[in-house]
Amino acid sequence: MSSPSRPHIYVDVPAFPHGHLSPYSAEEHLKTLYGFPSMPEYLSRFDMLVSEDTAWIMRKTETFTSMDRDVELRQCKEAGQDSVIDSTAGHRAQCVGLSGQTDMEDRCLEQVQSLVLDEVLKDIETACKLLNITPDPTEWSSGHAQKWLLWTEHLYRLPQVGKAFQHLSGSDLCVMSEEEFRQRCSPCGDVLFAHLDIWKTAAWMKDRCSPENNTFIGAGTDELCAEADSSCSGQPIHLWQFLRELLLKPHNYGRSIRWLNKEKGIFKIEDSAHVAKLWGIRKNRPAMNYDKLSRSIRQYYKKGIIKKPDVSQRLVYQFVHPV
DNA sequence: AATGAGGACTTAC
DNA sequence: GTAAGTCCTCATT
Repeated sequence: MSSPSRPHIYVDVPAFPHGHLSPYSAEEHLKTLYGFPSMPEYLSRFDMLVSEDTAWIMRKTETFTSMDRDVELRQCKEAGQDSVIDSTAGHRAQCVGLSGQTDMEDRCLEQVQSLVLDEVLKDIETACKLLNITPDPTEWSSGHAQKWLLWTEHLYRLPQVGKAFQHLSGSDLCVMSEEEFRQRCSPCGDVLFAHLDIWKTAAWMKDRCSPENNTFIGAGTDELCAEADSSCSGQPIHLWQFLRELLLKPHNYGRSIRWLNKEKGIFKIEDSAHVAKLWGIRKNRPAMNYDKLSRSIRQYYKKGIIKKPDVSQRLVYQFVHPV
C-alpha cells in the first residue's frame, strides 16, 4: 500500500487493483519526476478530442490534488462508493447538491479516463516492443527486471541505481512496498515504484479483461483490453525499427529523437548518447555508444533503408521509404 | 570534440 | 548468411 505522504491525483483506471491508488502523482511530486507522464501531460494529448471535458477534468484534478487522500477516501465511503472509480467517487462527494449535472460529468470523466488508460496501455505496449519484455512485470526474470530498471532510469533521467535491485525478478519487485523501494534507492525509489505501479495496474487490467471474467466490464473497456492484449512478442528488432518506434512516441522519446519531416521520413537524433544507451539496453550491449550505432545506421545506406537527407545535417537521417 | 564515411574483422542468431 | 558490434583511419563540421 502506498504511503499517504505521496499525494495522488485520482485519475485512476476504473476500480484499482488490490487497493492501488492512481499511479499518477500530484503536481508537487511531479517536479522531481523528470518527465514522469503526468495527468496533464496525458490529457494534453486529447485536447483536440475533448477540449471542453479536458478543461473540466483539469480543474477537477487540481482540486483532487490539493485534497488529502484519506479525506477523499472517507468521502468516497460516505458517498456510498466502495469499489469505485476513485476520482468519480471523489467528484461525486464533492458535487453533493449538483446532482443534476453529476451524471453527465461522470460520463465525461469516465470518457477521459478511458482515453488516459488507452494512452497508458499504448505506452506500455511500445515500451515492451522497445525493451523486448512482456507487459506483466510478474513474468519478468531478473534480467528483464534489470532491463526495465535501466530503461526507466535512463528514459526519465533518474540517478542510476539499477544495482540496488540486482538479482531481483519481476515478481520480487511487484511484492515490494513503496517504502522498500525507497530504502533500496533513496533518491528515486518512490519514482520507480510509481512507474512499476503503472505496469502492475495495466497487467491487472489485462487480467481482469480476460475472456473468462468479462461479465462486469463496462462499455469502452473492450478496446482497452485489446490494446493490453495485443502481443508484445519479443522478436529481434532491427535498428531502423527501433528508431521508428522511438519516433512514434514523441511524448516519451522526443527529447532524444524526433521527426524533422515525418512525411519525408527525415528525423534528427537530438541526444545521440541517450539513443545509443537505449539501444544498448535493448540489445544487452552496455558498451553501445553513438559511434557504433551510427556505424550501423551507415550500413543502411547501401541497403536503401536509411540515407542522409539531400541537404546533409549533423545527426539528421532520412528513411528511404517513409510510411 | 563530435560527427561522418567506410574498411575490416568478430559475434550472435 | 545476415545484421550488428567493435575498432580504426581519415575527413568534415
